[in-house]
Parts: sequence; structure tokens; C-alpha cells
Amino acid sequence: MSASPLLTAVADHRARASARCTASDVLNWSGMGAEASVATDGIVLPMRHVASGRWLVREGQPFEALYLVGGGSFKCVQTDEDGYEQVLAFAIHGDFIGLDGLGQLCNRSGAVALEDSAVVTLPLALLLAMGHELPVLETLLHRAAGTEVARRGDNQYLMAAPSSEVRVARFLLQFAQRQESLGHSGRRLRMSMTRRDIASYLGVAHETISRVLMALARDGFIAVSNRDIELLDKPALVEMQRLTRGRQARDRRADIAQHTTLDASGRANCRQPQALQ
Amino acid sequence: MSASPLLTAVADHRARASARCTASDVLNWSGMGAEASVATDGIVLPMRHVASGRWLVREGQPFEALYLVGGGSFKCVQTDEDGYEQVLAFAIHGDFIGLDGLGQLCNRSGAVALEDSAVVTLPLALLLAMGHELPVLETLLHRAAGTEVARRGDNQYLMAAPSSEVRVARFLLQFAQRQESLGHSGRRLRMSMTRRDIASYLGVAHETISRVLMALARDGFIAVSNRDIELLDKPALVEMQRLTRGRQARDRRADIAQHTTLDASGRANCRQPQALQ
DNA sequence: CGAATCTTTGAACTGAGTCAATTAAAGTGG
DNA sequence: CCACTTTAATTGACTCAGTTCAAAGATTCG
Repeated sequence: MSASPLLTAVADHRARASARCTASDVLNWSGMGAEASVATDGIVLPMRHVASGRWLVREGQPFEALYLVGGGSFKCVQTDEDGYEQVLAFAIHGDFIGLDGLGQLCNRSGAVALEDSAVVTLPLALLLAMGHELPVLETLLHRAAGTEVARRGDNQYLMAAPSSEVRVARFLLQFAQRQESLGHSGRRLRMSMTRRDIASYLGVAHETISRVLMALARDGFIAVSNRDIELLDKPALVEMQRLTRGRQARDRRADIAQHTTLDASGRANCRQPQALQ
Repeated sequence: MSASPLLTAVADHRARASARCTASDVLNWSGMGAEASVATDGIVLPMRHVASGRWLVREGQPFEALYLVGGGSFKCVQTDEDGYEQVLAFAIHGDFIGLDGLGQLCNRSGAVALEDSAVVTLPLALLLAMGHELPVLETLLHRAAGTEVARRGDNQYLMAAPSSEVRVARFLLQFAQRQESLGHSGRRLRMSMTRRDIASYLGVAHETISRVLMALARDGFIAVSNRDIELLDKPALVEMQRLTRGRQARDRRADIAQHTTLDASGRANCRQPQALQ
């Protein structure tokens, strides 16, 4: 890590204002700022603004480019033949959009801006061509792809939670962690998506999202004010996702009440390689 | 497509017997047989046999290589701190394992053989080095990555189904389709995974898998004999996944009973690029 | 300011989770 | 190869979390 995420985020806003962006900026936003160089400084990439509610890419459209979110946020969706819209991901600053089209002829999901947003366009052909000269760009692509695969795996874990309370808790913590890694507050969250979007993402009814958020607020774990959510008791939320079933189990365990030391995601960190077999 | 999938699958078995494998074989198994050449014929890759129940890769292990399943099958899992095992995917012939480690330091998920199996090891460093000479190998990697991202997105769609009956129906159809694309029967399915594994994959209780399979069998949609499942009425299964809620809605709609022309996955095909905005 | 969308809340029903117990299958060792 | 152990699968009973339907507030947007 070179500069603090906060600083790069601020720098981003200036870059966005001028609607110009270099490959170095891209590396910065992707957490690879240390790999930036004069060579990458010289590569200017087009930015594209997307107004709130507008499509950045449509499902089925021919795949030509990846997009890196520079500002704002998107929801990535797949629509089935009945018109039901499945939200696959929320993309914020630093996230790539369109990776499911890699090596395919067309995009497998669409992306809608949840607010006025901006993206850097990375035409795949250009990226590959440059990648042969600058290995760091090749690495960037691989990192992005691996991260996306891993993240969708996390989403499967998210949706596998048997209780919707746990799903929401996991979602909030996941969201908070990503905000934090961008240098923003991990406590005060501004959700740009609707409850319906969250519901689709988590695979529950939208009324349930409302009810669960209200319940968590009543219990003092979070504070909800419209689309602003504050995480008041993160350890309690972390604890909560460990339960298989919601309230009853929680109440039962309330006596014990000892907080374990887990990271915000509640997943074990994978740093130490484990022994084989 | 060059050779029929069936033929390549048979050829595969011979290659496996000799425990040697070329890059051309890899391209064949990945559906890129047309791109094979004398150059790829010359690249010999190591195969590895994995006995049933053994780990191919462990979560957290340093990432060094991708694996392509040459025979048998695997389950890809993530284990959380409580010891709960989340199945993220089932990998069969032609599937890549380990893509979530791309560009990362360590694997984010593990893989266990569900039966005696064999994989081709593709050390990433080697793959990248060769990719600079042979663009087709670069394309192979991208295709694999994009496919994996898309597939995990499909899994999210799978798990988002509100009724467990729909989830199971979708799962069976998904599985059948993949078997078909390998040239096997899309009717008679040999499931190498346990009901528990399916349950974890779909995010439901394992008893529910039993019950739903029994119910589907009672209705004559499938025939279950231990781990062998035969899809007797695929159109009915396709129809079923369109319902939001299971039995009651199905019974209600039984009068109408008109089958639409959908592909086995029940998702709309994305071939025709759509208009912008 | 009105229309549309989003959000919250209520009530009723039911699907599926949990617990528990039985049966079937697969693996182990003598 | 058979007795034995262990694991997987099925089935039942019960309960409740969450979906569905409906309707009233709140926000946003034109």
C-alpha cells in the first residue's frame, strides 16, 4: 500500500471532475498503487459518467470492456424470463464490473447506476495489448478476476444463512468492511440501494429486510434513518452471524455473552498456509 | 466446436490412463479444441490423481496453480470459524478449480474429491509465461475466469429461489445441462455428492433435500434410486422453477398447463445483443 | 403539488427448520 | 466374506420464521 485509501479516494474525485484518468489511477483504486509507474502514468483511459438509474451495461450486450467504478455505485443484475431481477452484486469505488463476460461473447449480467456515477472504461483488447508490455496490468486483470470469483463465493455463503437476520447482519458487515477498506467509516453507512435491491441480493422478501432492520434497531445493534445505517454494536452483529437460527437462539445465548475476536466479516482470515492433506 | 464432446470425453479417459496430458487436451476439455495446434501438442502437463475424500487444495494454502478436472468430481468448499462447511460448487470434467486464488496469495476455498478423480495441474507462472507465446492459452485463462464468475452468479440465482422445491429443480436442471454439454445423458444423472453436500450448496437443511426429491419422485417428475436420479419430465421441472412458491402455486397452475420453449436451464439465452439504454 | 416509488406495518398461513428416531448403505477389520 | 461400526438417508411431529397479501405512511421526482 502506498498512499492511504482515503487520500486516493479524494484524488479520485478530482480525477473524476476532469473526466480524465490514467492507468496509474486505476492501479491506485485497485489497491495496487505501489505498482504505478511513469509508464502507467502515460496511459490515459476514458471515463464515462452514468446518471442515476441508467444502465452501464446490459445483459446480453457484446462483451468489449471492463469497467472500474471511480465514483458512485452500481447494482449488477440478471433478469430471468419472468422479468424477475436478481441482484448479484453491489459495486462501489474500486470494484470491477463486467468480469463475467471475460472470454465470453456477451455480458452475462447488466449494471445500473444507483446514483450519479462514473467509471473508467477498460477495453479488453487494449488491456491485453498493454498487458504484454506492462505485466502489472496483466496482474491487475487476474487480481480483479480472482477477487470477483471469491466475492461471489462469499455471496453464496451469505445467502446460505438459514435465518434472514443472519443474512442481513452478514450483509451489513460485508458492506461496512468494504467501506472501511476504502478509508470511509465502517460505522456510518450510506446505502444507495433500495430495500428491494437488498432483498433480491439476499434472496428474501423485501418486507423482511424492513422488519429485520427494525428489529436490529430495536435491539440497539444499529440505528436506521432512511438509507443511512449506523452500526452501533459491531461485535454483536459479528456474534449474530454465527447462529444458525435467529432470535430464539440469540436469546438463549444472551447469558453467555462473550465476544470472540473475529474480523468484521466474521470469516477466518486466510494468511497462514495450512499443512497439506 | 471441433470434435463432439462425447469423443473428447472418451479420449480423456485414455489420456488419464497414461497419466500424461498435453495443452491440447486441456483445450479440448475446455471446449476450445479448435484452437489446439502442434505447439500445444508439445506442452506436457502433469496429472494428479486424487483419491475419494482427499483434498486437492486446502483453503488458505498458497496459491500456485489452477487445476482442470480430467475425471471424477470435486466439491469446492469454504469452512467458517464454526466449522460449518459451505459448498460453493461441484466441479466435474472440464471444470477449473482454484480460480478464486487468481492474483491472490492464497486459495480462498478448498476442493475435495467426491470419488477417485484426476486433475491436470496448471502452474500459474507457467501458464502466464506460455501465454505470452501462445495467445490461446491466455484466452483459455480468461474464458475460465469469466465462466467461473458467471457460474457463481448462476448459483446466486439458484439460491435466491424462495422455495426449496424450486432450488432443487434448478439444481437438477443445471447439473443435467452440464452433463449434456459433456456428451453424457441429460436424463440419467449419477450424483457423486451426498444429500448434505447438495443441501449446503443450496442453502437448505439436508432433510429438505430428501423430502423434496421424494416429493418430485411421487409426482413422477424424477426417479430416485440412491444416488442415481433420472429426470422423467424435464419440461415440468423447467416450468416449476418459474414459480415463486412451491406446491400450492403449482397445483393452482396445473389447469393451464402449457409448456414454454425454454432451454434446460430455464434462463433466457443471451446471444442477440440488445439495444443500448 | 401530485404521482410514483419506496418503506413500513399488520394479519394469516405455511414451508421448511429443528429434533428425534429408524432404516439403509458404506466402510473396517478380523 | 461376514460381523461390526460409522456414516448417510429417510420419515415423522412440531414449531416458528418468513412469505404473501393488503394497506397505510414516507420519500423522491417530475
